[in-house]
Amino acid sequence: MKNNPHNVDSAGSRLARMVERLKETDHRITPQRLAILQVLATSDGHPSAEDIYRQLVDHYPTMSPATVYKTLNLLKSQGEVLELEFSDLANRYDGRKPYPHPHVICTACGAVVDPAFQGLEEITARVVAETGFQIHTHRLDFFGICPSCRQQSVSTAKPEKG
Amino acid sequence: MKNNPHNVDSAGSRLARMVERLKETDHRITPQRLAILQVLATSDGHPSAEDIYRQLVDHYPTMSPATVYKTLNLLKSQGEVLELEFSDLANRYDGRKPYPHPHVICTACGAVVDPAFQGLEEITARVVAETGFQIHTHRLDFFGICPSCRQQSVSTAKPEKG
DNA sequence: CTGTTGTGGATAATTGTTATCCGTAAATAT
DNA sequence: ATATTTACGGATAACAATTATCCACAACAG
Repeated sequence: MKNNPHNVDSAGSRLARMVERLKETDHRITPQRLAILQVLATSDGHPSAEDIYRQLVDHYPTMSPATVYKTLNLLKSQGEVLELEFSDLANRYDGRKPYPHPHVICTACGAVVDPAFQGLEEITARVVAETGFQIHTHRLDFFGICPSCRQQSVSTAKPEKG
Repeated sequence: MKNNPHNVDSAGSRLARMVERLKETDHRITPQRLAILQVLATSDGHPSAEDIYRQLVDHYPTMSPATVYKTLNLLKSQGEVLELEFSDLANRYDGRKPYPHPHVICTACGAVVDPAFQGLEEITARVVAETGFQIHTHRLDFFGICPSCRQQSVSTAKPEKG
């Protein structure tokens, strides 16, 4: 199990792994960093940098957005967090499954969820064969409306005249 | 053929389609707009807004980046151009295949190419069944190094000592 | 011809993120 | 312990792609 990168690790093992990785590379485990790691290891909602900051600033009054960004970039460079980039809204971060996997994104409320479906390996191989690219990573996003937002739009919609 | 949205139309028919669409919706076909449409209909390299602007400013000295953005957003709202968003670099636009399709992106030179591979329909259906989302669109990107950049990095790399 | 609307272009504003700078805390050596 | 070096955190400024604002002007309607 430990050697299967495509299983979701428990929050505890993810945290331990990230801490270990920082230690190995001679980075200090400061209170601020540890707090950010904990949020990443326990969040399944793909938080933004601002989400992380707001979640921590009450308990760590000196926490700064810059520190959150710095830590996220550090983890990113070590492959310990997956960054989902968006041009029109804040990037989201996944510290629990820091490897490429599909996402389903609600364009109404911004929720990001992981479908169980895996396996773009075969498709990736086809693309490699066809284009000659050396593929390093990929990204597969589905955009739509989540069940909760769908429910709300139904209940707030104008009646259909009947 | 005309009814198959997943075929690449000729540049001419794409241009005609976009012009027709603007007319239908009571938009004027100004020289600036027509020029932008022509670039979009003939480019297969997924240009950025700045690419389009630079390509036109010599022939249309009054062309402004703002006009390019406005026209792109107008076409986007009509579903006549596909926007590929990037958070760390400029967005790219595809006016020839304005429907979701995979892209292969070179992280060295920024080239964006379309692989022949199609068909995320089955996967999309699976995601809908599992998540309950109402899926409107999707995006599938592969990131890597294109053959040309790979060649360059080989020829400029230090010899391996042997 | 006159009033109304739509458009283009210059410019300012926006926003998430990054760079810069400096005081300070931590690690190491002495 | 003390001195020295390094990394770090936090405040602030800078950045860049895109959008909003504003106004002059062209096209169109009456």
